[in-house]
Amino acid sequence: MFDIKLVRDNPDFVRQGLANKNERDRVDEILQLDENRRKLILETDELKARRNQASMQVGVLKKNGEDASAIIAEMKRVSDEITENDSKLRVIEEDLETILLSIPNLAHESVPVGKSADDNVEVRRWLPEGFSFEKPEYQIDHVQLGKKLDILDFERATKLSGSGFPLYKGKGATLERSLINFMLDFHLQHHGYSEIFPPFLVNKESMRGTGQLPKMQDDMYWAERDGLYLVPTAEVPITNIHRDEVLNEAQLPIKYVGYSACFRREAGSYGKESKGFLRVHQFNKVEMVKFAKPENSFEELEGLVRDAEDILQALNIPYRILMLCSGDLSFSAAKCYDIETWSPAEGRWLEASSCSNFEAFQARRANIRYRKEETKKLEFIHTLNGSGLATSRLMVSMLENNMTPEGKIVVPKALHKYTGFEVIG
RNA sequence: GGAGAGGUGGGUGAGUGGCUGAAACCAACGGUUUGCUAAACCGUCCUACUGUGUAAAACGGUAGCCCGGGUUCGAAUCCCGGCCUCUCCGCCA
Repeated sequence: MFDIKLVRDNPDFVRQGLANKNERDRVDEILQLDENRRKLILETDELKARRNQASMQVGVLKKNGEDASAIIAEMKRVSDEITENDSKLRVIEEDLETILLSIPNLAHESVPVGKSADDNVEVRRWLPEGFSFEKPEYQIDHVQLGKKLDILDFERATKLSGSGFPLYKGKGATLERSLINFMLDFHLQHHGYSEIFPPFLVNKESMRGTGQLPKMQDDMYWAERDGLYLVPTAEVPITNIHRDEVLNEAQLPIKYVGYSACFRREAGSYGKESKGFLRVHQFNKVEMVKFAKPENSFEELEGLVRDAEDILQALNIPYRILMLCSGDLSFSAAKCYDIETWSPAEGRWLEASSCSNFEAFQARRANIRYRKEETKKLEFIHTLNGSGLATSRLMVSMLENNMTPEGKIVVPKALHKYTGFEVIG
């Protein structure tokens, strides 16, 4: 949720920030509502104070057997006025909340200002020994590979669920499962996370808490009868674990890692990019979530990115890190690094991870606070999350980069103990 | 799905419609006492919004006893609707 105080205290800063994010400027609207709200509160609170006093008098008078009808008659009028004011106030506050819930987080000062993905900045890249961008003659894409080796069956999957729902078979299924287990174990053993296995259906409050609602409503699967949404990412259930809680400063940062299947309707995005794994409605992802103190959340973000990178290096997959520009940041993020892996067949980079710091944006929505030892005050915590990683795009790069001239797949060494085989085909 | 019980502050748990932010106890924190620890005693001990105001503070008002309505001059307390938890029964992986 956008911080009303920031708008109140620093409207021009907010205006600029919204412009940097290609966002409509609603500052004046907010200020106007805020002013009306406060005026009304002041007025109504005074009436209520009067009523409280009078009610006390009535009590005393009645106890002494005296007549209180004059006060009661007057207070009846006052109460009516209060009721009226309260309903006006409710309308104003609803309007205000609607606006504040729909305004995205502002970019952090370290984020480059830019309009679109073209303005993202490559921070670094990592390439395996002997890697070349040159596409080998024998190279075929992951869809063809999957078919030829009978490990992926996109055609039959359509029969089951429609397009965009992958079906893994045989060693392909084993490979997928191994990848998930490998990533979870890696983060647990080397990066100090604790493991979560979250529910895959969550309620509206959870979706609003992390910022998917209201904006992404149409991109989510909605089980209407039960009022539940299929999770688009484990970020939602894992972050909401601490919704409406006060955390101890001493236990921070809290670091969770968890797997979930992820469900996205991807409404209106069919097109050339939707082949095979490139855009799917269901995919698997291992997600890292951190609850951090505000003063070091940006350091925690750097660590988060490194944790994801470690996986890719262990798997020997070429990748690059992008810092997203202000205009390309997602709704809730203040700063975000995308990790993209190389696809030889596509001849381009594919987004396999997104690591973001949301600052207090989600915490305000989900009401996640901590008690600061120094001041004894409650403050909103900073939340972060990053994919570590999504298997679908990763699988594309892994299959294609490990293809031999004979059309086999060499399984990365790190996965051998999970798969029980070293070659597919 | 059926029947019943219940939802009060960090916890346990009181609360005849009026002076109840809410007894008491526990926990926590500060202090006194004290060779040390403990005990005892005293004190502090919710949050949000809002106003005056400050370097920080401080002080005042309003609201909050699961949520939302209603009755009333006045609701934790009465009424209606909903949600959730627990127990038993049924169904089922």
